[in-house]
Amino acid sequence: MAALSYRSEALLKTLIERYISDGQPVGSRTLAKQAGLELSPATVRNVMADLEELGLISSPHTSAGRVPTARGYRVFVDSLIKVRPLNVTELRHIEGELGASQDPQQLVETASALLSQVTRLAGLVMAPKAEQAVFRQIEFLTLSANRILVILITLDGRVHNRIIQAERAYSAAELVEASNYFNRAFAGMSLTDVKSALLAEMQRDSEAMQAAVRIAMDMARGIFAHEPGEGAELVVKGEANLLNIPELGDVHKLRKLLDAFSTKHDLLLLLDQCMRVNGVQIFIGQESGYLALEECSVVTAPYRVDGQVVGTLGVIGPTRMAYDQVIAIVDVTARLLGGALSADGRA
Amino acid sequence: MAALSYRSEALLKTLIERYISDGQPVGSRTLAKQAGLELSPATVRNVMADLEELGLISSPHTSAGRVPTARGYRVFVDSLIKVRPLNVTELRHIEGELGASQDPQQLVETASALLSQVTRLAGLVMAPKAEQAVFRQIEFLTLSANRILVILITLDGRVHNRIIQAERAYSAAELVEASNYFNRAFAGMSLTDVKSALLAEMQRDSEAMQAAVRIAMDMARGIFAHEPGEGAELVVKGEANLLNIPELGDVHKLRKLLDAFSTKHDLLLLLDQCMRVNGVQIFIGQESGYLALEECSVVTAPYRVDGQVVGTLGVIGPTRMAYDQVIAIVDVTARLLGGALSADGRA
DNA sequence: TTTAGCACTCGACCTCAAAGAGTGCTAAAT
DNA sequence: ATTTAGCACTCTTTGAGGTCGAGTGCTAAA
Repeated sequence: MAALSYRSEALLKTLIERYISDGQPVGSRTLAKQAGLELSPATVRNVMADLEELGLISSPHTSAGRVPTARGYRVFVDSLIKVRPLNVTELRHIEGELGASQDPQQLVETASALLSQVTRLAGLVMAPKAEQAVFRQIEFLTLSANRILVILITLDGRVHNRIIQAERAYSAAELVEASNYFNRAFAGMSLTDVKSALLAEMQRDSEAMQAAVRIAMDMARGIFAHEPGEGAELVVKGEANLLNIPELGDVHKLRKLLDAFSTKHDLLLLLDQCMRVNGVQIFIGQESGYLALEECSVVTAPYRVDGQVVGTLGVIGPTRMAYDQVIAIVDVTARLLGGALSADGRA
Repeated sequence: MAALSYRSEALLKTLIERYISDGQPVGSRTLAKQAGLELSPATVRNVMADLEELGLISSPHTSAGRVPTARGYRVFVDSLIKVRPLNVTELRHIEGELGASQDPQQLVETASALLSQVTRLAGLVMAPKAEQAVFRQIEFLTLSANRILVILITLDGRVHNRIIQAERAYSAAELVEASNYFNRAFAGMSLTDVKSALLAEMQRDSEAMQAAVRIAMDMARGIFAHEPGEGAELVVKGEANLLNIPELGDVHKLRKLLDAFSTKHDLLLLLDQCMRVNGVQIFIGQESGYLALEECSVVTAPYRVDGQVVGTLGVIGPTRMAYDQVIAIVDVTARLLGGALSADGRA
């Protein structure tokens, strides 16, 4: 796209800012006054016509002003926006809340609640992926003849548990032996590595295997029989904030959105993509590729524990949102959550 | 209240049924036809006037028909309604879903999802109260110097974990000893009993206590430092269903309702009350005593594990709901969830 | 006690006109 | 070559006025 003249940019910027702040289509008269350039409405109208031709703004009908299009917002966030750093009170607030707990599960919840609270949008946090967590300890407990409760503890202090249906009944002694084997062989490995180590083990001649190992293999089948993506967990908070936004007044769209929240599948996919990208990322309108998010924007950032990206968080709201603030909030929250999780497990 | 004549009852019943099924105020003409009594609209009008005087129905404005009031619904569900048993397909469906898992946490989620799915309202399940669960085993794990991960497993196969801040650092050996003490002393007791046993223990001369016991006491302080009511966990599903109901078209009310869902506090209180009552219970409109539930009704039923009431479940929806079906669904789901949870932990 | 008849009320819906906002185009001004 | 004033035009919003239909309450007759 050809570079915009300084004037076009300035006008586009003010138009979008104005529209974000009061939600009304912006007319040439208003814009001329607001922009601070000494221009007449007529001149502004010419520029607006150009911007419309470029697909950056559009007009709901003849006698309304102009509103930004998705492409307009794109240009805005890419090159026009000036991110506004959080004020100290807010920062303190977030720090305080995230410092209050040390339970990683709790922290993830808190972070999501914070995001929704501070931005007044819906908060999303994808919990650290289980596969990346480091194996620490495993326990097997017999619930009934063939049903065994497996408790897997990872280094970050998270506890994962599931019930598996065993092929045959195991004695308590057998289970102790099996868990000993696990704990000895895999401590300190990431779960992904544990998985592949187990797989490799199974390839070998099973005749030669010790009983304990064989039982462990049996268990493993049950434990790691996750569907892909199921290892991730999504925490959504503040859905109710989306009720306020008039763009979604259309009940049908809102419904689709809330359904997406309860399914979580699509959102997880989206957040998962963001893990591979560095820093804050923004999806405007259809850019996310999911229909349910049509009128929405998603602002995300990955968060790191000990330098390693382990998850993503963000917010979701109407395309018309205060990007300058939201970007800062998401960014800061990602850092602080990462920090809080890193502090865990150490002194 | 004076007993209603047969005719009044019949007309009230038909009026409410009609209103529930199509949501429009019901006029005398329609009602006369529908009721099956050979009455003229004029007669029906007289009866309606009486019912209005009794506060059972009311008219939105002069030239609309009548709609039931909360009191009207009350009479309806108390003495007029004929509960309609589920059809076989639905029953099979619920049985199937609740039979598929054995994980109690999972079962609670499923039950809530089922309730919302089948009734097309919002489903609520209050998970079995932790205090009533039976102690089975406890494990202590050092996360860092003073931070200890406590994993508490109850007989029903649920895993509760929390991180506590210890007063001083404990060695691994000390922790093993402490957990041994716990497991030996408390296996098979309900958590409430464990709590009071611990309290009693603390009363005694602490000089005489063994080191292990003293440490265990220390732990206990952290573990059982729940606020009352926090032991309970509420699972809400299908909030999105509430978007469809025109009575809540008023965005403001809907907002309050969704906020109540995320706070969960009031709802827990309400469900908690229901544990003490036998069978299905219905709160219509303001009867629940919570403002946020103004235009809503809540239908609940406690569920039992081994004859013991351990939790409550139900649905929440507009006062205008198909009570005859909803009651049956809630009732059945409570039984089946109880059954599924009871089957757990045994052969 | 029930019913037919009737006047009356009130919301839903339509149309019409006026007002207001904002545009695009043209022609003059810089 | 830009910029601007002027103006005709378009389209939404608002409110007034009017009709229609649904449903009521009352009265008087059955």
